[in-house]
Amino acid sequence: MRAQPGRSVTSKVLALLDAFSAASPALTLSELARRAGLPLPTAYRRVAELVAWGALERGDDGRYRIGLRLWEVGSLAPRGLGLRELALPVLEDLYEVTHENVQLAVRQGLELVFIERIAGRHAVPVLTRVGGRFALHATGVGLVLLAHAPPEVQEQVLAAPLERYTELTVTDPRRLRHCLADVRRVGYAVSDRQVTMDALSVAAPIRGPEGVVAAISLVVAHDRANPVALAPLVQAAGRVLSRALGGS
Amino acid sequence: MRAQPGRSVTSKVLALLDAFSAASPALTLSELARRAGLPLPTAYRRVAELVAWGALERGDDGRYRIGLRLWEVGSLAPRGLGLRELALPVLEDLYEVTHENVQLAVRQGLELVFIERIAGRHAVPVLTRVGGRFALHATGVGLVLLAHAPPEVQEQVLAAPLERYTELTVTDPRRLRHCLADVRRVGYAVSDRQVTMDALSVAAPIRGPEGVVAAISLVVAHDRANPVALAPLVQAAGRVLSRALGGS
DNA sequence: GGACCACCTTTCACTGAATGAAAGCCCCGG
DNA sequence: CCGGGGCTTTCATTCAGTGAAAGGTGGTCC
Repeated sequence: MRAQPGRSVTSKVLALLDAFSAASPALTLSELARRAGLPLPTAYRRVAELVAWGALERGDDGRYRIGLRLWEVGSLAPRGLGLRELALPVLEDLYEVTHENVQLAVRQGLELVFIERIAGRHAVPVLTRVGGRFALHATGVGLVLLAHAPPEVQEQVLAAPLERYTELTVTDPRRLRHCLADVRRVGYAVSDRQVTMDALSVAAPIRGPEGVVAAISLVVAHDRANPVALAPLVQAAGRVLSRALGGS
Repeated sequence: MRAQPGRSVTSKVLALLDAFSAASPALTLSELARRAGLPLPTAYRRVAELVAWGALERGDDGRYRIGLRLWEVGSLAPRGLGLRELALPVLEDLYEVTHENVQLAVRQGLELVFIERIAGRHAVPVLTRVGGRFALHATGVGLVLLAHAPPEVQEQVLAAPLERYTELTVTDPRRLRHCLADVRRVGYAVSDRQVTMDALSVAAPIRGPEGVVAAISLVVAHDRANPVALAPLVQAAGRVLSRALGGS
């Protein structure tokens, strides 16, 4: 056959972009084709067009990478660099005061995406990456975003198995439900060694006109931390940003 | 007719993404179709697929915006957030020392793209935007990037009319050629009121294994500035980053 | 040197995914 | 109630896209 019941061209293009990840930012054509589930000649043609436009770039090593043009377009995402640009001064203030890691994240489906991070040089190292994803049920920002997510999102997260990262990760849906209620009640979230045994994070919501749109957090070494003392700082930063976004 | 000699589907998808810009980050379907030069039903179908994947998002107002997913993918561009993450601590150091605007840019074709900016709160306001483009012949970073660009790029820029931004913008190709030679000789570039009459910028190259890959600059009020005093600071930052990238 | 291998690029005959005109919705304002 | 602007679906048609296969290209090993 010559043109089997295949997928749409658009889905193939998007599958090619999907093939890239933080772990593998540079791929050969064959790897790309395999990851996207496309025959080699098909991948070849689509990739050639993407390179011509600038969505992909071909390095001197012959491997393909995400192109600057795609970064440019992506930077127009209101919830990406847009939010980032607005929040950066506030994050910097918070960093100046605490000299700890500051993080900004939004919810995307059943996960969170880190929009910005200021990595304190003397602070506890964090594993996350700007542009990276993470589960909603363990981190401080995740708990805030989940606690204020639409009910159907909460139910979906609670229904699925909750991955365990440390012995303190809350994996029981009933306990998590109580935690989320606490987060809503006190107005901030504390994740104490629920992601790694080194670190603790304190997070507060950022509200837009339609509700919570993002969360901000401090990540500190768990033995140096006093969550109750940090919470007001994080909450204050959250409120400044909420006001800037027209939230409550 | 039903399927005229049209363009490739891929080019249509990319045209839709291209329709967005910093000036118009939210578009209705009709606007999108018009900007991309597509019939409405065609735009409708492609956009629906892009939304399903997350490349676009549809707001409560019915307008389409660039989606977070595209931002995520774009953040994998080695010359985008990749370079940014590496450079940020150095830019912050430079900001700490000077409390002036710090900018990081790379060349993309015959223009430059701003990768990062630390906007000093008490510094002269700059018009540029992270993710934004600008001509190569006027700014400090532009002069550095142009001076170290391949000869064919330089010739193309010099052959085209050079836009004038202020009365001090160099628009004569012969003079610009001399400026570029100076930049290469002294190892930094000064753009004195060539973009706006308020500001002056001092820029230095960042070298990777294959030559200059980016440029870093300070933008200061022209009446407060002493370019010769600032140059060593900017150059030092450039050298730190060059070393980190395996450049000279 | 030449046989092999891995990867990339082009060709070719074929066909179903994509097409745009047209008609149907839906909501708002007069 | 009608008109208009924007969005969505239908439908007959066809060309852009297809994948198998063959043709480079460059490197490694014997």
